[in-house]
Amino acid sequence: MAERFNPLEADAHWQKVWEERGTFHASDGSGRPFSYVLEMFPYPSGRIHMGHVRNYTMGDVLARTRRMKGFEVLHPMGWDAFGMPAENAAMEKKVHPGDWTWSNIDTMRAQLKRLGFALDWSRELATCDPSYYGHEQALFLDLFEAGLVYRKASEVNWDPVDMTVLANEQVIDGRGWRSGALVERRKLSQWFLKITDFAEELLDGLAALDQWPDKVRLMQENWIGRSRGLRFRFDLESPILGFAGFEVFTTRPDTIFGASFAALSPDHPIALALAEHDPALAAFIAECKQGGTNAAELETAEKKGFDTGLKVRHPLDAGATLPLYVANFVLMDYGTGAIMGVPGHDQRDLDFARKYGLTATRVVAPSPEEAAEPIGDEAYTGPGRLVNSDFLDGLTAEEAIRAVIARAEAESWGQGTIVWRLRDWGVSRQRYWGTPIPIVHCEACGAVPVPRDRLPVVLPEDVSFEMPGNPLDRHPTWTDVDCPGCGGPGRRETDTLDTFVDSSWYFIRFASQPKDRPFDRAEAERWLPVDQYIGGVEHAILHLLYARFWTRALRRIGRLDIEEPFKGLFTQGMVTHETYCGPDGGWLSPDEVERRGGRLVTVESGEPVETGRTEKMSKSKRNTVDPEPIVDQYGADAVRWFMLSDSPPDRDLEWSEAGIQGSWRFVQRVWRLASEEAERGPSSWLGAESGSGGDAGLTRKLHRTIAAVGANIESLAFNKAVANLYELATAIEKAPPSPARSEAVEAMVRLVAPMAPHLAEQAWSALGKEGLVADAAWPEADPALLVEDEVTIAVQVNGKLRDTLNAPKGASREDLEALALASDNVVRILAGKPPKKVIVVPDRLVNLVA
RNA sequence: GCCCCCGUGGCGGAAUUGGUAGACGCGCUCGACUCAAAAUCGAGUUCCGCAAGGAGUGCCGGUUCGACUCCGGCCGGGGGCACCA
Repeated sequence: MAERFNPLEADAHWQKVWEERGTFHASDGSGRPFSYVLEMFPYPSGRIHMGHVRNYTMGDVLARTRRMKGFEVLHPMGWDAFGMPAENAAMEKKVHPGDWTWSNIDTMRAQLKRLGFALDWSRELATCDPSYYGHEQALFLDLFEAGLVYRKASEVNWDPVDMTVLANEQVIDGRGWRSGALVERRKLSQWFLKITDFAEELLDGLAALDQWPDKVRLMQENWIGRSRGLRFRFDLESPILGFAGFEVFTTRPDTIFGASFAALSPDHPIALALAEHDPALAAFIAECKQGGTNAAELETAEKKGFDTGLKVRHPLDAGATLPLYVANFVLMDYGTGAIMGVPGHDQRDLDFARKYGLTATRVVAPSPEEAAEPIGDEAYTGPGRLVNSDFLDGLTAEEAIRAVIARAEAESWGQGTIVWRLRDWGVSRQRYWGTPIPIVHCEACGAVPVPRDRLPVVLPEDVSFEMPGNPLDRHPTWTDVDCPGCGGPGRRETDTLDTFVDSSWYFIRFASQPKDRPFDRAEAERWLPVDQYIGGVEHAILHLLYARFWTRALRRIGRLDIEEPFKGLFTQGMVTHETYCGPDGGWLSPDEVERRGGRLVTVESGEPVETGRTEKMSKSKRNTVDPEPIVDQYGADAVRWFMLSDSPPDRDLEWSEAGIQGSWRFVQRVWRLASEEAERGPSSWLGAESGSGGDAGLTRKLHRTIAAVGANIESLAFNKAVANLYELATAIEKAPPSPARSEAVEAMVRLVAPMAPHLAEQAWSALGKEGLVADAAWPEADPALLVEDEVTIAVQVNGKLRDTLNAPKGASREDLEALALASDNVVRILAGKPPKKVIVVPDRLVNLVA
């Protein structure tokens, strides 16, 4: 009787073998085709969680499968190691952020190794290591010298709790993405990367990313936000304070004859200038700045305006003038910070007009009958033809847009333009634990790059976190340096880079890591782009957009000829778990709860527990399950198998004890098949069967499984590949010993190897196979065996299934029709009447229309 | 408010181009082995019905010989954006 599979021994043994042999080291010179498989690298927060296990298992299955299929696979791992949790730990636990981070990395590295991932650890990197961020500083200077970096005093999102600036992307509903504190607006000098220079190519490039989820492409498209329209000039009736007029932007130039006012943003230069001479306006502007920026307040925020008393000239209606307001709903950082108000066809403008008694003229009508219909409580934004609009009357809205733009350009008071929603990327962070920006400020020379030979600019070790704010700001021995330009007194930039910069190029460094420069161009270009990138959908916009930008920026400055960093992208779902609410109303963790007599109770007191929603595992809901003890109990393979089973990989996976036990059973089942086969040996079937394989049915099943598993893994449908393997296992178990059965067991071990690699190695070795299954070739499906020679034909009457029958594959329509008509059920239902019509789909079905 | 996605057994989910709905797993039921349990193995498991048969992929309608699949309209759930002119 075969022994059970012992994962603890097998895991440790095979992990050691792989490591000693360097099995998963990627080599540049093998001559095999390259494949780069990458999962988003983790932030070293302390311990690996189930989400990591799921993410890295998926990548691992793909990497291992591709290796077996003959690819040279690059599958690296590293650490996104800068960031605020390290500083928070420093403040709370009085440890240095570096010590905290490196010790977390050690823990998590060991946990990842325990799962047996086929990673090339020789390329491991951590972004907090000067040997990484020094090269990042060099790349930053490259971009700086190419004019893609600039500094400007700008109003920023200031997080008063974390005492730092946040990117627009890091402000969620008006609150800091990390602290949750209400964000304030402050003016600071900030470093920016010119991502807007790339808006068009980043948008257009999405079309070619056909191996990305549509959802992510759409999200990026909306984020970049291209709007076509007309930018045109309103002249003031009489110039004031040196201003003769201003520009506005509209996507609806067709409605220009419906304009009944113009409005400036409270931050508009004209508004600010006027306010200096008008205390009432100044007060209004101050009031506008007060309002909260969170979603709920904006939703209900009243449209408010201040009438400047000034008038602007309508560019197409000689003699007509419009009142000029300052309005709270006009944004300074979109378009030109000024608008034309068309109440008839824009809801905000209509709300505003109703409040201030401005006219709302209809200039677009869905039908001629509705041309005279007045505008009610709702602005009309649908399609139609122009009315009340002079030379535009009768044109469709589309035609009118073109006509107005053409006229504006001909008369040079405006021009057709594209406006983007995307803003430049503010990368300054007033934090210690990040990449220092390699700039020295000098009274005489301004902002001077640190010379390349003095990189990296290393973070000082001796810092204190006793006070809030940036410790670098109060570290004179670090900040006070000579200006690299003139030698005079200088001061280091104390801002550090947004950690999204660190993750914008790590995939390049993985592919090529020379000591003296960020990467070797030729080597990096051999591996890139990443063939398959896998990670959470929460990075659908920020990280992925920044990495795309960074790659294109490197291309523009001639450093790397890669357009897109990630050819294939997959966003995996979360790992969820039930939540438990205890008798005192607090959340309970899964190990504080047990089932007694069909009821959930607390382990401690036996009091009843309520089951809450199934949600993403999180510390706050206390519904996390630590992978480590599970791996110790069931072994790496059962955990990996469970991560792949049942749920489609892009959907959420609910962790359950029953699920992991099911996986454990399958691991044992495969082991039983393999070890029994090994014990029996080839002699067992000799003479039992004659003929080549001895079991044609099983051989067919095997080859269909080989094809299906391969295809399903390639398309990342792991749950389907798992189902294929269950079916194969059942088929093998039911088959009597034969050469075909032996062959099927051996092939199944190889098919299982990417998912349950330790089990597969153990089985491979037990079967007496040479070498490692990790190095074995992926089984090949024989195309001849994929086609059935007999098929099941469905027999329908009026589209309802009435019978099934077997027929040879490729049977003629006439034969199938005759077979169907001979069916007892059909004879009974037709009751002697011939069918009116017969539809035959060869090899599939016969439908008789009675 | 705008944009997008998804609704299939008790549960997770399968189902080329429209062609036998419910593969596979979990759970459950019955049985075998066992003094017993665990483990394992076998049979069954969409619903109604003893059965014959009927119904069935969120709801209503349409196209079709035939619809989970295509079209229109609702209802429900989830995600993204946030006064973007």
